[in-house]
Amino acid sequence: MSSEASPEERGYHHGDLRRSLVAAALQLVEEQGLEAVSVREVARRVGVSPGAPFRHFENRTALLTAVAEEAQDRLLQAVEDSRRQQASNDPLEVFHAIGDGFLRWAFANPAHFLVVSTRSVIDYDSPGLRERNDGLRATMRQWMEQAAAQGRLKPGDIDRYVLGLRGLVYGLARMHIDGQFASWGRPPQHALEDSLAVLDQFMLAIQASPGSPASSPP
Amino acid sequence: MSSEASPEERGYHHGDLRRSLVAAALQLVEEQGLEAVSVREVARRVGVSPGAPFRHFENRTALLTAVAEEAQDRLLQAVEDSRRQQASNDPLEVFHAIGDGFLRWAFANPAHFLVVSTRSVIDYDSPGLRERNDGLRATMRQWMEQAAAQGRLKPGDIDRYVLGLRGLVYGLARMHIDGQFASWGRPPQHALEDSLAVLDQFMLAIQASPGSPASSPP
DNA sequence: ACCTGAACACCGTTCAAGT
DNA sequence: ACCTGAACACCGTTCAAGT
Repeated sequence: MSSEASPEERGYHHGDLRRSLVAAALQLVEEQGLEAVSVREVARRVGVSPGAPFRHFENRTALLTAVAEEAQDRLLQAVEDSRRQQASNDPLEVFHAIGDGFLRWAFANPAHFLVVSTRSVIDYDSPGLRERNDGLRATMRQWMEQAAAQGRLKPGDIDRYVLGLRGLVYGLARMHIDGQFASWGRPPQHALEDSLAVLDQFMLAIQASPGSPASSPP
Repeated sequence: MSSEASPEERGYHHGDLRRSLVAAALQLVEEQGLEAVSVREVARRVGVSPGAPFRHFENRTALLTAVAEEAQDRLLQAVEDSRRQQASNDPLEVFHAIGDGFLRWAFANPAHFLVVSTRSVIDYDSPGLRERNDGLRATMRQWMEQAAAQGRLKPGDIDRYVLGLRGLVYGLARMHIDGQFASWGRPPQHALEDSLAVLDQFMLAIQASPGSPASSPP
């Protein structure tokens, strides 16, 4: 089966315009950035009339939300891969691998990261996005709890550590796509490297120094 | 002098259309959000023709950049005020006050924070914005250096602590305006409170535990 | 059941012409 | 010197009409 042609020589259009639209939008984001994604341009790329997409998406936001769900899946996949590659079972090292994967993906796919992290353009309340987010959050909390149970953390609220590290990697990634590394002394090419080092240092900072009281001694 | 009328009964328009446009845009952002700011709508509010703003701003981006500079001034003012209110000279407490002021302003002025932190809509390379940013960064580094000099920090790179804390507050503020606190267990009304607590906990985490080796012992 | 194509009310931006 | 107002090429979205 050719991936282009379809039933009936494509009478009107092939079977799955919806999927084609999302794919085209995803590619357009990647090639030209978020601003370049107009419903009309996506329709043009797929070869349908300007009104056709509205048979599948209520509005531009709904289309971009579908794009964001796809991008979010890729992000989660990258995080998952990074976690898997971390051979150790040390909860803090696993947690670190998650942050590491997040940063690397965000820096490697700035346009897609922009889509998943920009309200105003997507519907954050979509159940799809919500679920995906909740999953990652639960995973992070789990490993952090385990670290605490092993007495590895400085005293402090676990949720605050999780939220803080989430905010940290999110903030570094956003600073990058928002072009805010330029004024940060080091050249932007080192932004990923710097961000990884920052994550590292903060993961170290929250750990109990040997011999000091920990969050939850065994 | 009335603040509305002007020279010659306002022949075409008053003396400073440029300033009026920025003021109107700033208010529009506040009232209706960033998406609502179109050049035409701003012109309408000020009572001039659609083309008039282009005599003062090259394009929409230039107008929004001027808005961002104004908003950034307010942010820096808030940070400055917060720092001043911190009576103590303890460098870490001063640094904390800076982060605190940043968070409070961002949460109280989400639309304005969005403008100063959204590339794609403003020109980040504008000298105005760059200078303002550099100033804050230099201040933060200074206080952190002082903390290190007093042996108050855990061993680690100073710039990484500064960048990390910047990324942290930036990330928390962005998570808020991006609507990402909703899925975080606690209700969004507590987002500021939670963020302040997180900052607090991380400021504690980077401090040398008494009796442990510090970054730069006295 | 799904798509077309014209239509409407918006944009950003340009530029002659007015004062 | 500064603004108007018409114009152009775009949008998002709707909806009758086509197949």
